[in-house]
Amino acid sequence: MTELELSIKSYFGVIDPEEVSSIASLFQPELLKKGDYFLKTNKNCDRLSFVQSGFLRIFLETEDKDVTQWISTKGYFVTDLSGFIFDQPARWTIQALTDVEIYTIRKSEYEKMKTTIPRWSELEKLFIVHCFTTLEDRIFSHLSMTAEERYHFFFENNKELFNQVPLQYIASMLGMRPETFSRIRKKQLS
Amino acid sequence: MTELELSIKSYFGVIDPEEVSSIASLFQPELLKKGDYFLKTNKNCDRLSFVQSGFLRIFLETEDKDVTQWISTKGYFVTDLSGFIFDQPARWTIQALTDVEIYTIRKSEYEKMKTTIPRWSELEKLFIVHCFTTLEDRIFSHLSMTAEERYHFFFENNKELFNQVPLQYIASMLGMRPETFSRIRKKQLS
DNA sequence: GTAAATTCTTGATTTTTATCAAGAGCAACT
DNA sequence: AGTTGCTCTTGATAAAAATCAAGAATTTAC
Repeated sequence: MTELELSIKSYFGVIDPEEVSSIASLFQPELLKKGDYFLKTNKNCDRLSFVQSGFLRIFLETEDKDVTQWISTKGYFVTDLSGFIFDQPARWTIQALTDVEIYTIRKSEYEKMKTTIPRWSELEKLFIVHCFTTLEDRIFSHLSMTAEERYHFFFENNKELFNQVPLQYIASMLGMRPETFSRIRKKQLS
Repeated sequence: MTELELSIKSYFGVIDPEEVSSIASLFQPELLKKGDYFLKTNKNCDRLSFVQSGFLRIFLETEDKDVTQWISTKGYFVTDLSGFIFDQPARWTIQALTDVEIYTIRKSEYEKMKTTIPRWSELEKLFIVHCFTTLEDRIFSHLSMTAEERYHFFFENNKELFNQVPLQYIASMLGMRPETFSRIRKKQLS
């Protein structure tokens, strides 16, 4: 099984191998160079991609600062979900932080899965609810944890990220300033 | 059209009246007394309900404090989404803050919609993506706003809530302590 | 209607986090 | 290799928010 197939399997729960390869076959490989934009705010988002390698930053520029909403890593899917599903202008800008390999499915192909894969609607729902639950957890972390607690929690689960992308983006994603991030990090290292 | 039907219509987007009443007919009225639990953490959540009147608090008790995740009001649906969809133990406790009228559909009836309403899977997906987008906005508010900004933003969009439920719960839901909430409120009133 | 319980406010203080400013460390470019 | 940008760190200070404690206001229960 390819990594794409393994991820489809793990994202969508128990699912038979025929279905997995049938879904995987609809994704096409693409390469992004560091700095390339996968998507820009207000543009149309007609693709859903699986990250095979590299890092992508999902963010929004406000008057006074950039806000990093998330960093997508190997094994995750990346898209502007509401834009992709509702054909609305994208909420987020998505940019490659490193060279990136992705597997992409276009909206038109995506629509076909409904008919070619009988269980697709059900799998798709489970996928989206899973994403929903992840966001619920993130909100909870902002309601119940300090910056330092969020740092530690995130660090424990994403160690590999800390020496591969600019730390300022991780800081933003955790809801703190880079200086605060740096000070927490210093404490932790000693 | 009943309020339930209107809400189904607005939640699920454009949809024909036959479909609306067909969906609405599967919901049964229920009454909750103030203080009643709609759901408790780790229990099975087999219902999705539409709030006709009253307020429900969705929260979690941690060692040191209660964390209010959301307050459901008239016109909203309420459930523990991951518990309901995945048949997993509920993540949240949900309690009536006032007497509450709801319309409820049980999981078993809910499952039937897939077959009786052709477009159901599509509508359901749109519904869940809509919920997802709402949570994205909330995360963004924690990454980019101060407590005071979150207060004002929420106040502008939910004025009615401020004189109908204990303010400490709104404070928690916005990620601040009741004292901070009270001080911001004082500033605003003057 | 009154007592009890809960919720809200306020002040004083501490802790946490942001801001500002400067310099050090690193990486990228030619 | 040297210069130019970024990025990260550090210190000093300011602002924001939490904590603690007490009392006022409101709601609930009998």
